[in-house]
Amino acid sequence: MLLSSVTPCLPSHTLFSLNNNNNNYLNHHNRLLDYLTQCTSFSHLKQIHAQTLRTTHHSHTLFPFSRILLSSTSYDLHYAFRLFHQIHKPNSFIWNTLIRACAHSNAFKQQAILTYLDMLNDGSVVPDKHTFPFVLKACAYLFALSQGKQIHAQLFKLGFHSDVYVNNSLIHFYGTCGCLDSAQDVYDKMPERSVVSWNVMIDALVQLGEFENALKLFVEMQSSFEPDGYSLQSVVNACAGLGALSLGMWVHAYVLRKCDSDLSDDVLMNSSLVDMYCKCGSLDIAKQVFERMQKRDVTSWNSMILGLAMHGQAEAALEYFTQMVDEDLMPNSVTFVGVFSACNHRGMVAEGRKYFDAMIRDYKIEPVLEHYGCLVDLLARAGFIDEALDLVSNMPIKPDVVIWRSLLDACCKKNAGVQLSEEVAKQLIESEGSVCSGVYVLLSRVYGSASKWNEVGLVRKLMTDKGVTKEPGCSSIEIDGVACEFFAGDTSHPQTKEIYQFLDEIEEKIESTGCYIPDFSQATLVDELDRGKKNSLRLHSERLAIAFGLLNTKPGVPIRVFKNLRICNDCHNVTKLISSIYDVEIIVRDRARFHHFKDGSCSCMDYW
DNA sequence: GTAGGGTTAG
Repeated sequence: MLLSSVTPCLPSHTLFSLNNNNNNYLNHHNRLLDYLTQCTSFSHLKQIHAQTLRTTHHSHTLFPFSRILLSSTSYDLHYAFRLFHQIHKPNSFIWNTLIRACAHSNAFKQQAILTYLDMLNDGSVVPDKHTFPFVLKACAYLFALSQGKQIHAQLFKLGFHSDVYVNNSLIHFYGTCGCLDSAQDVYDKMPERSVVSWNVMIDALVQLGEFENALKLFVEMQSSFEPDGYSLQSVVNACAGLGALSLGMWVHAYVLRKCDSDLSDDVLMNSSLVDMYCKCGSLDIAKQVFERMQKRDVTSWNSMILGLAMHGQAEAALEYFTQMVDEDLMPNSVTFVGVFSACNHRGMVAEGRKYFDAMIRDYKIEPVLEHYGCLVDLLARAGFIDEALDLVSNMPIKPDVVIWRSLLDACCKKNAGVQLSEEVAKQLIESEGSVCSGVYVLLSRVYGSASKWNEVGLVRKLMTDKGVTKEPGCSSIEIDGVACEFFAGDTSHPQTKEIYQFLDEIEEKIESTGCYIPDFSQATLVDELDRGKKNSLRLHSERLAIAFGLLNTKPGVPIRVFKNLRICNDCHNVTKLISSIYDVEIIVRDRARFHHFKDGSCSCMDYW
């Protein structure tokens, strides 16, 4: 078939009647480039390929086929590989092109590394400075740490360890694989850095939860480079992790001020901002940013749905889900994590089951560990512990620590009995890579609530013998843009005296309401049992942070507290009362979700 | 023709 009969936009004369005249040859090259630029479909490309085969002289094959190979990688990598194998002595550009295409494709990532190895074994070309960024990208996304390390050694031997692009890729690779030290080492030893070097290092810190160090590096960066969209987005993510609302708002303002860029319309940036505002407790601003977005993709919706779920607004989260589907956006795996999380925080068991079935049946999404995790937690915490256990034993994925801990937590909360709790605890200990205090704390609570004090003692001894210490409770609060951290029983703050005096005042007022009965059921510190119980509860870190907040905040301004652990029953009761006595809104982000305390009640409706 | 980006259970 003549090309012109299916692609009228192209001239009807023969495309590539190449001969040995050099000028002609160049003209044909340019014409081929033109056609490839206009090529809009795979079938069109195949026609150009067929035509090239018919008209190309053997001595000039490399150029046209490498260009066609380059174009074909965006359609069909199998086809690209077939073309590749027909090319005699491909040069490094062609190898790199193929490796890059594999690294960018979901299904061929492993092939990127294999192709790189083929390139080494082939022996007729040497990897160049372009090869490494591509193959390291594939290693990063495959978490192929040992292969990446070998590649690092090879590039070192070949003398590419001073190349800024190669080093940036190495930092990204090590960061993605969780090797912060190696990433830092590469970064430190770089002879020169670009803005990307700073960005990838900052992002590695953010990815690994080193938010404060990420922010420090961001500040440092500004003496050498002006931050770009990538830097700002990493900072927004760090703010989300830290709950640093003021800084997050500052970055948002900076983004809006940067008129020379399209950053304020950028889907990725706006989705991060939505996520940041949700995680910093400002759901209203998150919604505003979301509503004003010119373009939204699945991730934007996911950020909003997850944010609403985190704040306990299950109905709204499910409405957003419906709206998203109505707008013909296909939900993905993460969307359903948000949906289940929403159901979970409201105890909506029937809906959770319904959406789980719909996800598999209607949306053809295979459940992953996170989905099972949500569902197990939803069922167990709502009291369907047997059903949750059934699900765990029948699911096709090996349950992890989080799932067993959810179950043990539910056993504990629902008084599921010592025997069952012990069984779950055993599974938890077996699945745990490192020794963690959570299981012992929960077990001691199980024994405590069954008045098995000998066992409580045994658990405590076990903790001492194994050197297990409980993660200390820590709450932070931001006043005038400055974050203050409080540990349980902290006396290090300059305002300590005032804080403790104020705690006495709060306690008197709370007791005078007659509504307060101390709740020791979750006295999480085993050593709290040794101390005056009431005293230890009131020294929980969130109480100190709230007292500090009340002392230093103008009336009417909400108090925002971030806690590393889950809020205990007693602190929850007390905070409700404080919100009513002092007529203040208190927003607490604990390890799992937000609690908005106002007028004596909490947005979680006491289900958490 | 080169590098880097967002959302994932409790």
